[in-house]
This record gives sequence, structure tokens and C-alpha cells, in this order.
Amino acid sequence: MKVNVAIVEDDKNYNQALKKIIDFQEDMICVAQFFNGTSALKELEKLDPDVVLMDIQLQDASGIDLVFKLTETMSQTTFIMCTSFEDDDKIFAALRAGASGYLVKGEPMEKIIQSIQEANKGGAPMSFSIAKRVLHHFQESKMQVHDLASLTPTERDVLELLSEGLLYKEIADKKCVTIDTIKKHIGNIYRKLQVNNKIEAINKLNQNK
Amino acid sequence: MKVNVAIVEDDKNYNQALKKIIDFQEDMICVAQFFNGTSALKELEKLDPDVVLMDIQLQDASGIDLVFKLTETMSQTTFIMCTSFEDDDKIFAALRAGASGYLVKGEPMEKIIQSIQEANKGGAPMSFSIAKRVLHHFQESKMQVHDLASLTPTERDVLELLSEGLLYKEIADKKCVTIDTIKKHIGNIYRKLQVNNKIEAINKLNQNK
DNA sequence: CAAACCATTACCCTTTTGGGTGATATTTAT
DNA sequence: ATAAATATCACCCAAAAGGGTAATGGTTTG
Repeated sequence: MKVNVAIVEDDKNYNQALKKIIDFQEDMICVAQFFNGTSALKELEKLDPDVVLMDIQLQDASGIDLVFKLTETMSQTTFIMCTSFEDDDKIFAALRAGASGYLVKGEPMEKIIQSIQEANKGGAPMSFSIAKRVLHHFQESKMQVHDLASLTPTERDVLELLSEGLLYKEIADKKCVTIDTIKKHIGNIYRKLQVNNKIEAINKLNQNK
Repeated sequence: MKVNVAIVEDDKNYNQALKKIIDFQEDMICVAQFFNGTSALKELEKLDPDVVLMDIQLQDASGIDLVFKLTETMSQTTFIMCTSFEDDDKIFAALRAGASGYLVKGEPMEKIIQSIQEANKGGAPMSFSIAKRVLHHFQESKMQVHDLASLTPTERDVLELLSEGLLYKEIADKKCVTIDTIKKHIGNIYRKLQVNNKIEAINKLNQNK
């Protein structure tokens, strides 16, 4: 069975070029071309394609919003963003919205074909530059870890429970100690992290996650 | 110039198999094999390979810790985790530690070779199952967005300031209203988000970021 | 061995938070 | 035009959080 692909892209030339190269493949077929967001939003759900190539910047809509709405109902379809925007906000917004891949325009057609197949198999095709940014998103905190390193195991434990929203009393019960002990630990945590309340401590913790 | 690859893997057979297939390639060469963490930690820095294939579970060390330490100084080297662990904690810990790729054992050798090349070019090679989990990490929040949507603009604003660690009083000053107004807003926020304290509210907010 | 660190508990005190009730003016939607 | 939602302020009260001081026993390490 061929992979059914739909294209949402308002650059007519690029849209057409994509269709041609897709139809040229033996194992995939372009079942629809959309040149604006409105028609895509209306029609795509019925077509139920396997993969959608989605531009981010359309005149009449944001591709990210479209993906957000469409993924609500089209759980069998995977979306690949295919755009020239490379800023982190757009990338993460697209992934959060439900996109499975993110390619920058200018990738060779071969890479795009490969990405469609990869997406269809459940992968997460991304341009190298995008993958690098996603990695960086995980790694960006690495610089500040030494703050947390100064905490004792017990203190780390208490901070973790604190960050889950537990009250002093609940932490005390969970650890089978008195509330005064927990207060003491938390006081030490605040001193070591140089903060004055829960929120700031938890923010420091989260920066390192 | 050939890609210099080092292997850290305590399964001798697998380690040997990796070396063979790497040396078989025209454009890469295995410059070192390590069968435990201690020797890898000592020697790898001098060798300065382009790519390191790193097992997570070594008898004498955690591959994740090794990556964490080694990436401090070896900024030109990319690390690919190559392991059978597929749980989210391990995956994200490895990526945070500085790994650029994550393959599950059992990938065909062809995929591993391809991943080494991709990593060397600055990509983020991952097994499909891993990429899916990373994506899911971004998307997991999508289900609960409607909670936040029920907040008014003022409430969202207050929640944002709250999440930065500001006291009621500080928020009131910043917004030039009384503390009672802020208390009212926060009460409404808690009711809408169905939580009972700051931490839980902020956790809900962060889940959707 | 002594010093340093760690985990534990206790008590005191102030500030902050959170819940409840009620009121008023403005804007929005039906 | 009337009802609903929003933003504002006030007062009361109880629970939770945070800061200070002090003491005890255990572990680690120079």
C-alpha cells in the first residue's frame, strides 16, 4: 500500500515540485495539494492521509495552529513541518502542537522523501540544524548544575517532593520524620541555593532538568 | 579524512562486532575499544575521537555519567548512546548529559553506520522508538491545555508572575493593585486549575510550556 | 582523635498563604 | 436590556511557610 501524502504550502512552485517528486516514488502518492490554510483545515480530515507536509507561514493561517487543531482528530496522520523558520520558539511550538518532524526548506528532495518514509514508520525526521536545537534544549541547563550538587541526598529528595507540590507535613509523613526536620532541610536547601522560598528553589531545580 | 570512532561497551562480542563493521567502512575507522568505564574515562580525552559509541550500563560506571564528564572537555566529540534501556528517565538524562544520539541495541549495523555519519555531521541520530519518546515529551502536555485556556488574561499574567517566585505583595505592587485583588485572582486561578497551592498551579503551567 | 558534616528533633516567632464572604463598577454577551 | 463574566477592594480567620537558636547522635575524613 502506498503512503498517502498531502501538501499544505502556499508557494505554488514548491508545492508543485513536492507533488512531482512524491508521485515519482513507487511507494507514495500525493493525494492532495492545498495552497492555503482554510481549505486544508476543511478538507484534510476527510482525506485522512498518512503524512502531511505543512508549511508554517501561510497567508491565512499559522501551520502550527492547523497542526494543533488537526491532530485532535487525525490521530493516524503524522505531520512534518516544512518551512524556512528556524527559531526555537517556532520549532518547539510545532512539536508541542503535535508535529512529528521538522524540515528546513532547502533540504534536497531525496531527504524529504526519506523523511516521509521515516515519519510514516513512526520516526521523527528532522533537519540536522533542527535536531541540534532540540538537543540543545535538553542540554542548555548543564552549566549550572553545581548549585544542585551541593545538596545532600536527603536534601535533594526533599526538594524533589517539594517540587511535586507536597506540604511540609506531607513530606514529613512520607519520610517518617517530624515536620521540624523537614523545615530544617528546607532551610538548608534555601541557603545552599541562595533562594528565599519554594518557588525559587523549584525554579532552580527545573533549570537543571 | 576518515571519521574516528571509539567504542565503550562491556559486551565483548558486541564491541568486537561494532569494530569490525566500522573498520569495514571506507570513510570511518575504529580508533579505540574500551570494555569498562574506568579506562574509557582515562584514555578517551587524549584520543579525541570524532564519535563515541557509549553503552549506558557498564559494570564499573554509568555511561551517562561518563558522557557528562567527558563532554566538559571534549567539545569536538559527539556521543551516541547505544543501549537496551528505553525508559524516559535514561533517555532524557543521557541527552541532558550531552549525548547527541540514542540508539537501541538491535538496530541493524547499517543503521548504526548511518547514525555515526549523521552524528558527525551534527545531526541527532535516534532509533524510531527513542525519537517517538522525545516527541512525546514535547506533546504530553497537549491534553490539558484547555485548563489554562479558561484563565482570563489578568489571571494568566498573575500566574506567570507567581511562577517567577514573586510574593502576593510584589505582584500587587507590580500591577498597582491591592494585595486583596491578587489574592482574589489567585483564588480564582486555583479553582479553575483545580489545585490548592502555588506549586501545583505552577506545575500545571509548566506542563503546558 | 578531633573536626566537619549529616540527619534528627524541639521551641519560638513573624510573615505569607489560602479560604470564605461580600461589595462595586465595567465590560461582554445573549 | 438584562445577565454573566471580569477586575477591583475589604475584612476575618486558620493553616502553612520561613527564620532563628539549640541540642543530640552518627558518619566521614584529615
